[in-house]
Amino acid sequence: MFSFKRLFSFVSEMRTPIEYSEKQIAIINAAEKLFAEKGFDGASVRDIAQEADVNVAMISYYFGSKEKLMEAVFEERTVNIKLKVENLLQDKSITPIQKVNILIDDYVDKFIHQQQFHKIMMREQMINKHTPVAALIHELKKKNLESIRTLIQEGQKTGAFKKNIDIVLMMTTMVGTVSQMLTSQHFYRTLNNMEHMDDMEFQRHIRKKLSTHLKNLFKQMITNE
Amino acid sequence: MFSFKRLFSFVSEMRTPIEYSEKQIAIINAAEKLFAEKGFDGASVRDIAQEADVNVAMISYYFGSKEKLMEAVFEERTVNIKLKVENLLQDKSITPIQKVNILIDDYVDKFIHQQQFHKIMMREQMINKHTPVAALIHELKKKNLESIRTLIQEGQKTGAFKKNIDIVLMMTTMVGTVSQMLTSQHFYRTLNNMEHMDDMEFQRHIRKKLSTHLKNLFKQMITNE
DNA sequence: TAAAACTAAACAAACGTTTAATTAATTTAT
DNA sequence: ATAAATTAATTAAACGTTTGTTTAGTTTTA
Repeated sequence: MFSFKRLFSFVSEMRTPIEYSEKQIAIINAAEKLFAEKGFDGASVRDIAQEADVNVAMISYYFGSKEKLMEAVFEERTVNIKLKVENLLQDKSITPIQKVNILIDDYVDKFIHQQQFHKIMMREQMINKHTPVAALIHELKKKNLESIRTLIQEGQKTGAFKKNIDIVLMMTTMVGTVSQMLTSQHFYRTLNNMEHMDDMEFQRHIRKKLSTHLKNLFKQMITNE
Repeated sequence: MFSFKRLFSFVSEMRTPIEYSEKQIAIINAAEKLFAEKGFDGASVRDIAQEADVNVAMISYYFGSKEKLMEAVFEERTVNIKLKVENLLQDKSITPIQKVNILIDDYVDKFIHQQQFHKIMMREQMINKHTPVAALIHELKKKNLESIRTLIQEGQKTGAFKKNIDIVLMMTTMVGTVSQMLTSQHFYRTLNNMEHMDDMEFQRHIRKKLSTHLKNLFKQMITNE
């Protein structure tokens, strides 16, 4: 009576994606969906197993525990979540303000395309416990912030940007606005009489709305008029 | 074997506060704290009872169920949560932009002073179910929005404000920025080397920060330069 | 034929809620 | 005013479910 349990670690530097089987992926997808909908405690392992069309025991078998399954969801979904600032920074053909705009679009896109996972992240940040998942989020945010800081400093050197920019506060507005839109999108939809739209169309709409809105806000925050 | 159970209803027009006993208030306070910390499913009735220093059975006895206790928390905390726009609107001695600024301060204050409850509200909005609590939030948001819409329209009539203002998007940025600050205040604190500050001082700091920041953003969004 | 994948059943612990009994407070009757 | 009667408040224990996890066995794969 032996059982094979997949081992993985939370190494953030040069993390390599883990190759999961079809069933394992089905479990991770189901977990992501239900954790996003009902929260970690609200979603039972039996719920998840049923959603993934898999025996309950498979969750412990493959992931060890419910907690570890959550970590696997994070591991899987954060592999390529980093903003594409690295390449952006070296590009001399585009202006700093254009780079910032690209970054905004990149962030909004990532958010829209990973709504479920971002809901989970928002919930986990609220809990404020010292879990591996919390550490991962913290690290992720810190890295994103550093990248943006470099980008802003570049703009400041050329004189295109203001001197005193509160980058954390600025990011708070970006992340907050997009999160709030995600959280209250049903409210936004009914209020603007957009129930007739199909989901894809509506997603495109708020994507464009957020992008334009944030670009305007950022322009005001970082440039000298 | 009879038991007295307090009845209350979710009438939003002219809601009258319910007079709770000391123990009932203790339960509501404990519930608010633990629901905010761990979420509805994460906080058990035994946790809550212990925090309130009360027998577990008292929760069912006074409130009927855990679900109803949550409703009682909402009932209790939303009684005087409406923004003070009504009186503000009639005041002719202050300009529309001043009114908007007062409103921002009012909102930030309410948020800062009711952080636990706002965490609960954020969580409940994410769930997106058709519960009494969700209906209450929806109604609350709608009313706040209508008040602000009136205020904005007043400014537009005098020519002080722009014509095309997306009020919902504007509110999304206000609520989102403040919520995000609440969610990630620990992150903000460590990043700005403010761990040495005591909590009260830090609260004052982010209150001022948010206030100034939002006023700048709003000015840009609603005025003609 | 050995290892891995998979299953139904069982596990103990925790869950929200109810019960049955007791104590405390309030009302009614004398 | 005091005793009796009634109602409310409070408790420990038990209720039946559901929880996450493990076991022991079976099927599948290599």
